Amino acid sequence: MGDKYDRLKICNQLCFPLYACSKEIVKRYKPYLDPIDLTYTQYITMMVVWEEKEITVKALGDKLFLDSGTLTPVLKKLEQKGYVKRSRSKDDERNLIITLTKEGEDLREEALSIPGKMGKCVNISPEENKTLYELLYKVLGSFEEDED
Amino acid sequence: MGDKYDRLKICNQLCFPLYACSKEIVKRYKPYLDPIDLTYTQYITMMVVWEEKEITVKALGDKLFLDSGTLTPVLKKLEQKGYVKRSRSKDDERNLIITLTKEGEDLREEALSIPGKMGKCVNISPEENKTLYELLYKVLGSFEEDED
DNA sequence: CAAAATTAAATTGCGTACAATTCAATCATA
DNA sequence: TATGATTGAATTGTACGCAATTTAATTTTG
Repeated sequence: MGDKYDRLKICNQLCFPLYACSKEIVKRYKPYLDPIDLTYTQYITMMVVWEEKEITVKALGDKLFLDSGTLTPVLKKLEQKGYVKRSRSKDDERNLIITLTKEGEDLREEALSIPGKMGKCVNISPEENKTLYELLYKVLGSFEEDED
Repeated sequence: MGDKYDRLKICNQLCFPLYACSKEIVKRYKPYLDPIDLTYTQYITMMVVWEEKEITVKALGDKLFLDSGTLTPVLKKLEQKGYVKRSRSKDDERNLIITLTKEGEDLREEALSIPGKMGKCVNISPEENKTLYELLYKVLGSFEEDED
């Protein structure tokens, strides 16, 4: 009953629900991120800075799967808002070190309620959540393997 | 061993691997889409047009989870390349009808090999693929429910 | 040690995404 | 049936996201 074009149907793609789901979830962060004046990209960047306190743009990019073309303007914006400091490494002037400021530290408290609120917004069971999480990391992992 | 900030860790988010995975897969389409001069957004748009032959921008947006702000320039580009025609509906002048052209039809043949090539690039088993697919649509479905 | 290669950020240019607004067409209803 | 509400696209403005290039610092090697 299927013709040769079936595999080109949108409903037969894995990438499409991934793409759509990602966008829809990011969109749903907005109401929770607006009050603390962060975009989604700025939020995940702050998440890493909150954990590391100090990190290079390179390391940040590796963790977030983002390059300097994306990160440079994001980090300049975060510096402008006072949440991070940008300074060259003394060891190697090529490296830009991102440091968490006091204001950035304070913002962490305000962000603390966001994961819980978002969790409620994704209507799947804890087991399904875990399965989804693991499969996504499996795919991501398989990508990192075949990078020369 | 965990502190109150654990839930703000990037590794404890479901959204992050979703966001990263989506971007990485889209990036991996590029080598296959470049030869037929389509971007990923143009490709998924063409997928729907190939299936429907004729569809309004509204319906296209509902299927792709994209609004007119994104679709208008994409469709103008596809028209410019000769793959679709844009014309107002006679029934209701508010509706813009997207129609597949002969060139667009021909492009379908060239795109036929892409899903197979991409499939090989995602290193998970068919069962895992199915599970992932279903979970993603479950999340997407739960989003559509709570839209007023 | 000097030239060549590599590396990390920044820059440039293009194409999304999406919120918010505008505009024109159609619909609902008083 | 006039008019207020709704609808579908387009427009505007902001923020990514990434390929490709540039620049400066460091490392490799001849």
